[in-house]
Amino acid sequence: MSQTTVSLVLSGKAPGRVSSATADAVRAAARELGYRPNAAARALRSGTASAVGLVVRDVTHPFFGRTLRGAQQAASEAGHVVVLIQDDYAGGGGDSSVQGLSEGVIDGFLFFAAKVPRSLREPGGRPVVIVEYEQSRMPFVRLDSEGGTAAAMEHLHALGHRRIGHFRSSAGGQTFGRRHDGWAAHLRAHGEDPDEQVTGFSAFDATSSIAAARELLQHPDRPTAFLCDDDLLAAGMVAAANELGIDVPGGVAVVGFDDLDLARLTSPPLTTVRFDPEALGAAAFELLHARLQGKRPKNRVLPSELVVRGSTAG
Amino acid sequence: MSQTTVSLVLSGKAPGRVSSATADAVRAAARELGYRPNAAARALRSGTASAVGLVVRDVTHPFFGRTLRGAQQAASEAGHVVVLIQDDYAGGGGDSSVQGLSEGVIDGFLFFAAKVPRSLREPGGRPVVIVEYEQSRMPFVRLDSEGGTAAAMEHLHALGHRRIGHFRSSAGGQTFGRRHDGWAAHLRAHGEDPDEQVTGFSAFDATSSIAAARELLQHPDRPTAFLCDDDLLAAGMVAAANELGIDVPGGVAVVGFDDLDLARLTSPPLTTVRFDPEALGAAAFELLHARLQGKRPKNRVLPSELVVRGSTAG
DNA sequence: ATGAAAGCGCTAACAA
DNA sequence: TTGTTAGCGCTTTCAT
Repeated sequence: MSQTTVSLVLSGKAPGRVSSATADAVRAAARELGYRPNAAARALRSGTASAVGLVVRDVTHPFFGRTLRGAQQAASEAGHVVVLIQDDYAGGGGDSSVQGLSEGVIDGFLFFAAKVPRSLREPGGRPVVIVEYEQSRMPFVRLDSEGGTAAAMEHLHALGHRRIGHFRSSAGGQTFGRRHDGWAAHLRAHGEDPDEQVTGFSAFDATSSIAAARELLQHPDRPTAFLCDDDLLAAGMVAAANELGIDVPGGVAVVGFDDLDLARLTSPPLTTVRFDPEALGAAAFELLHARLQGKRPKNRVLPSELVVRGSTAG
Repeated sequence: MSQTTVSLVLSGKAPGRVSSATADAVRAAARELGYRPNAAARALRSGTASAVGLVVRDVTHPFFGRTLRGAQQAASEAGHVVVLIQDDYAGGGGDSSVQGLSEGVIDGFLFFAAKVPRSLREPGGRPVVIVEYEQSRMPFVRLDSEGGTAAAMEHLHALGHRRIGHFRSSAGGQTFGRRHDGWAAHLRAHGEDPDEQVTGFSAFDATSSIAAARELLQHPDRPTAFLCDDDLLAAGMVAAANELGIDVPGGVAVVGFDDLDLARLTSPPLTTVRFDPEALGAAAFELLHARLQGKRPKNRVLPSELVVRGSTAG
């Protein structure tokens, strides 16, 4: 029995080229001998490894876990594997894991809210899809932050809130820029000056967000409501308010983003702009997958949905 | 200039075998031409890919994200790459991604609270390290749940609590078994019958945990305190108590596990048994790394620390 | 100190 | 329908 025949059978290219009798024999023998094809050899020969790299800044943000799950699921359905890459290349600059991997074992990259290094943008670089970030001429998948922000602001407006603060992510990034722009636009549209509102920044962890929120809540011109860039920040604000004896939503109304599990665990639970992180991850993989097949898929913007709970609705 | 020389230089085996003048020339040329070694070819030839697979059940649990970060960091420092594998082999049974990968591109596996499939336990299978799970004759890294549980129970006892309920994870697993055993042992040691205590189960999500906690809190024989298998469950219980108007810790005291960020965001914040997930992930990788080098590293049990906050100490 | 040559396990073009 | 052959890009003897 020749190598060719075996290869044909085991890579599913048998029909029409190998008799079904031999095909069965091959499969039986393979099972019996515990044969496993060598992926490195296959990758070397065929130039494709069925693996995508996922480059990420913060693995620990709850939103990311769900995006990862979506991407991983879509990839595994397509017979691909996800390689996790820590976004440390930004620091070093030179020889990075991203570069080291780009030949041979990784077919393409998903960048999660991270900048794409120049080496991958040059001709000959592997295909890339960016998640939650836009860069000129790079395909992307992102969330509809504009729509979500508008819905949140209108909700607060309808409840009578006019002076609305913004509790911002210190992480930066386009997503948060969009939220800030939407917030400012809404205020301007209703005759308020965004520059006169109370705003503050925090990182995505409990200690920072509670501390920052405490300051915002003790501001002499405390607004009646806060738009928070994220549920983690919103939860910090609710915790700080409870601690300070400020009623939520009576004393201050709070809106977050993402509808993390956390949003239902605060007291009161959070009104929040929900996205579908699994869909985001899956869409990202699908775009990359299409590109790997030489297609030119369209960029995607995934919708948002406002979920109203106790932190605004009382 | 020959292939050999280039290979020697670029894999750092030049000293003593290649003149430093040629070595420099090689490096300069490589940089100029944008040369990247092909990882697949290297893996094929040398039989090692500098990649480890991380098999996991639930990517979205907050504790996992931090463990992942620890493992990923340790791996990347050792020049290895982490491939994420969804634990779906359990369902199918037969041809799984774990098996498919085990030849060629993956040198070894980290199993995170997941069972190791038989194919990897056979002779010839790749090295494996299990995290938070023990299986006969397999190397492991786990947390000191016994010590943590004992500390939590003694803390509650010192505060005067005698009837203590257990809010359990429905996920199963040895870790949670150990917590239950420790809980029961403490009660027996103080003359209480564990079987007469109030206990309940929940999955690790807000909706389930709040619903389950609500039932536990409305039990006619409600205990004065609950040991919760996890901060997510503890947070659910605090949320349910707030909703039902039961004071925490006056009406019911609550202890969790893991010291997630969440623990500081509930009102009141949670008393909890803290572990170091980054250290867990890093230790797991280090064990695997040692095994890949033919060593026989010792299994490790990582310590716990009780963090007292408002949910008990009020 | 450098180079020539073999071969890792696979796939694909070509022949039979 | 099956087999023969070449070669992917690297590392590693072995010669020079």
